[in-house]
Amino acid sequence: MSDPDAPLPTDAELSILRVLWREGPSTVREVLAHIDDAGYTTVLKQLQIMRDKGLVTRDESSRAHVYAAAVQAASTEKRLVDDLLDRAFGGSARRLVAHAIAGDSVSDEEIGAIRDLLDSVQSDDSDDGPDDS
Amino acid sequence: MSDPDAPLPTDAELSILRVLWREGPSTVREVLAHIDDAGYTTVLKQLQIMRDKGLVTRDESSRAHVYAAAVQAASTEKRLVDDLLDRAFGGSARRLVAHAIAGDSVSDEEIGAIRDLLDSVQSDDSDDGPDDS
DNA sequence: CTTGACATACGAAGGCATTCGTAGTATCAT
DNA sequence: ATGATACTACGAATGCCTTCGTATGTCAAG
Repeated sequence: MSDPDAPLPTDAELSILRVLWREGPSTVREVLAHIDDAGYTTVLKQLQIMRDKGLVTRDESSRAHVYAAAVQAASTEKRLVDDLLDRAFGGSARRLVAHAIAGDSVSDEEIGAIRDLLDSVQSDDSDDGPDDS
Repeated sequence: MSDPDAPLPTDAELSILRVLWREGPSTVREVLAHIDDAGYTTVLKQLQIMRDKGLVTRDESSRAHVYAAAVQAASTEKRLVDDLLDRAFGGSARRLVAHAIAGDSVSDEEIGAIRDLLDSVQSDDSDDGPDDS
């Protein structure tokens, strides 16, 4: 249920993955349209590298190959958070969360939503978070 | 009150900064004692580079120079979290926190502490978090 | 068939992070 | 004084990330 082997995406790779997660399988040109300040062959090369790494797959049936994310957004995001958790906070989720919610840009609405998350985590673990606005 | 100019620390740099934050001003050898799998000159070189970047300062009055963090733990951690927030979550603190607390290793005690943090952020902003166990 | 548009493949360059060897220098005990 | 010890400075190698230029291939229209 996770993505065992593929490495953590780098910066540029994550930008591309986020496009694929949001837009679904896409050609190089389609990905390019959602990335700022990048040349065509740059995105192409990145996707080729990402394919080697197992981060994306591609469908070659059309002339313009169609790339799709080979790793799930949720598990990848989780690993990125865990990585930072280890590197900067010694594994203390509380200290990381403290910084995440300390920002000026966190609305009371968000705070409320996070509170709901805490409820669902602490009590039971039936299914995932309430929703995803 | 923040650390304007110094860049975000890299991986190895963060490891060293965390030692300095925890142990206070230290010599190369003292830092080395808290780092796993690193040679003496490696740590030395890192500290020299970090000095060039403005991440640490050093006191040369003793033969063994004493290095001290030049950036605050809190603001650096905040910037690291904000960086991940931007790169992976489009700025949504809720989505980041969801992953941070979803871990199996987050105790109910931690959950409670995070809930307290939410209270202090949402309602008043008199002074900082309750404590730091 | 030729041409133009568009696609992929590949190599290479530049930059940064990380590591470590070597050389030079100061300190101290004998 | 001298040799051992500990420290700093510096250069260089390695590897990864990112970018882009160039070569090559394919397809459709004239």
